[in-house]
Amino acid sequence: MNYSIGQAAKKMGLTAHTLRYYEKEGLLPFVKKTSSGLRIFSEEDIGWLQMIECLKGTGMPLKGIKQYIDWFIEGDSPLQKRLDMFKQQKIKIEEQMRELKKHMEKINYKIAYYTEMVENGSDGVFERNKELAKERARLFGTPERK
Amino acid sequence: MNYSIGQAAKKMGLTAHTLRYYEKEGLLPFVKKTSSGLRIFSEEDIGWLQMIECLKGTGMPLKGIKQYIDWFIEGDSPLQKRLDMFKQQKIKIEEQMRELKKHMEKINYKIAYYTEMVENGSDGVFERNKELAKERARLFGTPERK
DNA sequence: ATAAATTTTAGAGTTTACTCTAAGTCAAGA
DNA sequence: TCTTGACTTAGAGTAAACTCTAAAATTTAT
Repeated sequence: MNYSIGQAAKKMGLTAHTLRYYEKEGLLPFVKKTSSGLRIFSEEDIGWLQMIECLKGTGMPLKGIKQYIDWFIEGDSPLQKRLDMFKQQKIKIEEQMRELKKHMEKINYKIAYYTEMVENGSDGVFERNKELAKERARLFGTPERK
Repeated sequence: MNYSIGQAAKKMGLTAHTLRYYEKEGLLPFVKKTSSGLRIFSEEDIGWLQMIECLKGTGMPLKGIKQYIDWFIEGDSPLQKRLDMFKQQKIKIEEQMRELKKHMEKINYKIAYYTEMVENGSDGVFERNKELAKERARLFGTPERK
């Protein structure tokens, strides 16, 4: 199945502008055109876009994604490079997951803290809730009150 | 313990430029200055910076972080707002984690695919590895070969 | 006391990833 | 055929988050 730029954009949740921009940046080297110049997005092109979204979603900048695509175009020889890139990316995602978990802990502490505050008034939270105080110490290292 | 801007920057893994920029954007309203104008970062300011880094790390733009800080400055009344913001942020983090996991699956597939390719040559991977083919179908929906 | 390092300010410049405009071309329905 | 909507291009504009510059002041080390 083929798509016009508008249809492809809708399918991917992007704008047509963005797709043209990606093409200009060399991220969509396989998109064909009609004799009159209209872009035709094939199912395969949609696959590329999904890959792009995946790498983008893990924080890879467009230049890095282009690198991957360029390696792909170069043919079979830099196979190892592509594999290495994905392995690298995997490590980055694992790092991100650890980061997110750490952040989540802090957010959870804040939620517990503010919930306590909203329920019991804003004073003496740490006097009344030793658990929260301990959690705070663990997360932030220093106590909030002298 | 107090820190100069350079020490604070080093401690946080940011540049002094960035700290001044944050201050200009209203993200560091509690940083004091000496009579001659040098900034003094207190332990509490470091705590704010850690909070900023935490929210930044979960994708909140600086303006959103400023909003939180402004609510804080306003005093106790918008307590519920702050709580709601953290709950919102928690939902966002959970979303991000799901996204990351989905991306991770795709990356893992690519790693399996390229590993197979590097080990066995680049042809007929799907003929030889039905498991990989099934995984691909699950992740991407469409087969790579007609 | 003096040299070197750090900090100050205002403001300009950069990068990334879009986002939009204008003027024109193309395609599909009434 | 006419009109409406989608598409084309080159290029300008935008927003976020830095990042850097320059000249002056301050602090620290010798």
